[in-house]
Amino acid sequence: MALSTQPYKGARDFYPEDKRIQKYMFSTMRNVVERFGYEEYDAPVLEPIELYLAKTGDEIVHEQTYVFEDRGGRTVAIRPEMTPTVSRMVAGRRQELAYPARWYSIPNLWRYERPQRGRLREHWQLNVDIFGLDNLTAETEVIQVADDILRAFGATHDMYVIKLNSRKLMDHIMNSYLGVNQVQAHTLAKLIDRMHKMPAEEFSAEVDAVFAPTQREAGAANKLIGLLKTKQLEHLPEAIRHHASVKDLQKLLDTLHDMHITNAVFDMTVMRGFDYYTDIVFEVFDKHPDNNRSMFGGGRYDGLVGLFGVEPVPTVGFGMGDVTLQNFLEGHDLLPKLRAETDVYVVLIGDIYDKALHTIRSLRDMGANVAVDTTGRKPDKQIKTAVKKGIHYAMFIGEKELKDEQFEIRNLLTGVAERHSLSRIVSIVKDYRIEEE
RNA sequence: GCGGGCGUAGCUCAGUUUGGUUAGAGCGCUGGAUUGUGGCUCCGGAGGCCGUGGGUUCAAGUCCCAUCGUUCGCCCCA
Repeated sequence: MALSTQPYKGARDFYPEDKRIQKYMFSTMRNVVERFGYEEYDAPVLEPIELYLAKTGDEIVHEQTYVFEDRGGRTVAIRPEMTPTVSRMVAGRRQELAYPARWYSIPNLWRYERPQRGRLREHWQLNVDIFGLDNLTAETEVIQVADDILRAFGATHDMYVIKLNSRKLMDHIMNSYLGVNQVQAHTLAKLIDRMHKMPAEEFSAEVDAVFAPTQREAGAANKLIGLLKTKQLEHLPEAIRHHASVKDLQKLLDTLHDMHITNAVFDMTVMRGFDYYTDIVFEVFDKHPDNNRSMFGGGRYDGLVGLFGVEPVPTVGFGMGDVTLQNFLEGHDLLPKLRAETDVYVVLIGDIYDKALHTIRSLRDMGANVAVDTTGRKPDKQIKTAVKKGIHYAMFIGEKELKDEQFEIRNLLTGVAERHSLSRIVSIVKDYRIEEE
């Protein structure tokens, strides 16, 4: 039986044209986060399973993580997310770090699940975290970073919306306003998360079923459903409006709007799956009709570092996956035509490879990226190869060119050909490279 | 883990309903059209265990079962 040429289920091969897109996305991300002063870190793909058991706890560990036993009998997981790892790293050097610590990484992550649109088993995720700030400046900055990244790709504010909510607010509503117990609160949270996926009647029926008879008589379900329709913080009931979390949300929204991030809104249905969030959470939604869903999100998780037995470190961060991002960029037609890394394709005319070697060496010494066609084929075939590779310039070397040291360089997009000296050719080629950047 | 759609040339697909000679098309690839210059045109060529395994039949790309892959949705999550 022949070996399959397909990549492993839910994982992707990156052929050069695919890798070029990924490189473009990653470098755009890096440019933005580094502009905000974030430093890149990395860590092993493998972690002991305990790292995940300690926090996430539920399905993501037991059913959606790649786990195996190593030769020493240790149970090892392939990381499904970066947050536990980065928390571990911060905890490990908690005393010596310079706070606030602004860190980022673009790790490769694995989850064992059924692949579907926007969700594969393997993906890459930009992780941006700021450690050591227990005030709203952290949230403000991190959301600005997220917004700047999308805008660096050419996105405009009509293409996405940034939804904000607060875990503290939701806790307050559950405990004080609705008076439900922890189990009920958890069930309701999961329900609210799915609210937009079901008909209104079904939602209210399921909500109603969560409450005890006495709560039901008091109209708890209607109370909650009415609350969830609230779009403005000032329209919240008197009993909630003065809670500290509401003031925080309002302050954050005001600041973001002041920074021209006008597509940030309050949305009480944003819950986010992970239990480790402790305060403000946010989620960015694609507004494209074919792809109307959450792209990525994050929030404050002040408790994770403390799990390692050290003093807690307040943290705000988000993760942005490459698959959903690429869907977004493609959906809004934001992916540019990417140039090849090779600047010049040298077309050899006649059997002159040996004589041309020094000329080609000079091109490279002057900083041009040069590929040479050594197939000995006719020029027309060599040119076709250059075009197919997406190389912008073809340079011709034959007896005549070597003799008078003037080489023909052809722009393969426009078809325009000129004759120049080597150094002039290198500067033309480099100018084009800068233009593209 | 659950349910639906789809697997035929490198790609997009026709052919499957009603089993029947050597399985087709377009694009792409490749060679050529007076031996130094792409995209147009013309001529030629390569390339398919019809996803895989089993079953029914005189006969299977076509019918049945299984399996793998892929895709959409659910759970979960983002």
